Amino acid sequence: MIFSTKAEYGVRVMVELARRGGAAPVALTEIADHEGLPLAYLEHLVARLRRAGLIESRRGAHGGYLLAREPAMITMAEVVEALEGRIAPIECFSASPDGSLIHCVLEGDPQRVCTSKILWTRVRAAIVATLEATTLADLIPIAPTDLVAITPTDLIPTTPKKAVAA
Amino acid sequence: MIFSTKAEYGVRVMVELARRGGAAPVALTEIADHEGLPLAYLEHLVARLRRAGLIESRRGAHGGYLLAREPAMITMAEVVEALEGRIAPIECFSASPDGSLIHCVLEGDPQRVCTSKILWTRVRAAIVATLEATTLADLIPIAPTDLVAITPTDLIPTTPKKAVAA
DNA sequence: TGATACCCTAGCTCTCAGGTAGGTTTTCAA
DNA sequence: TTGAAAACCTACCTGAGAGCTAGGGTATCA
Repeated sequence: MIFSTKAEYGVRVMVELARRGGAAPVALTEIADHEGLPLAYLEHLVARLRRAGLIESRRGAHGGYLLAREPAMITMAEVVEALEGRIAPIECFSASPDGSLIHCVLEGDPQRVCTSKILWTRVRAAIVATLEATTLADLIPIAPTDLVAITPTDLIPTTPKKAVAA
Repeated sequence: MIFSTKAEYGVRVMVELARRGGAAPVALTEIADHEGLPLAYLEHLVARLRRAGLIESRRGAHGGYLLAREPAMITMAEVVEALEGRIAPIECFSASPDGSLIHCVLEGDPQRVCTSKILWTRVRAAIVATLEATTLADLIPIAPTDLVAITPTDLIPTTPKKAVAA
């Protein structure tokens, strides 16, 4: 699989928080029950989201979690990266300290670069573009009960909506 | 990481076969030496590529492997799928027997569909589109020794060349 | 002051990526 | 005919890490 359950579960938590509107904090136990996911495991994922500044917490009784921003201001690139770490299609891709440069060097010989670099760079760019073009707001208009009835065309756009505009 | 070394190594093997022109079969030992990869492991990957009809083999002395088609007729989607299996961004995505439909059902309750389905469908579409838009021929014009000098713009296109045209 | 819920660290277990090992079969060339 | 070269096949090993669990500590409310 391409992404682990960290991304899968974490996105579902974010979607749930967005669906609740953000008025009052939502306890993680509620989300865990609703989604059928293990609470103790979700706590780890939620910690990552909080450290990334995507959600805020209220401790104590009647506490819980809230989105730190409006759903439209949260890209899925931020969410997935907070959960999974830096997005890299294969092992040898890494970021330079400033986070911008991608390099790929064969062991022992900095002069040799692996031949398939162009492919993986393109794949990474496509994934990141899609994740950046999709915000949390894009995932909440459809209520869970309606999802059964969505058509394949809703689900499989040739290009993401915002990517077309850009 | 998004793809395992199976995809990484396998693509490098395919690029090497393409670079050799396809006149005579290339022994796997040669490629393993050239790329610095373990021969015994490559044999497993090459078996997948052969079963997928992407390469052909010549047994016996002076044997080796050849591309089954011209590089321009081999998409990286075929290569990666032969090596990694069906491309799915997360666990719950799977293909129906005809290969076309993607569905995602929560355990025990076929009526509930996970809320983040739209996101993963878009991500998958972006990856597949990129892999389909890139052929083996796109990866070979640049000789390995020239790769050191390629510019960031060569490597990080906003969109793949063929995706723009389509 | 007790209940609630976030927060933190440690550790467990099972799978699987990544690789090794050891053979068999086919083909070529001398 | 025979040995070398190389594909082909099956089985196995091993370390790392995904996916959890456990057990506490700490803040906040009624």
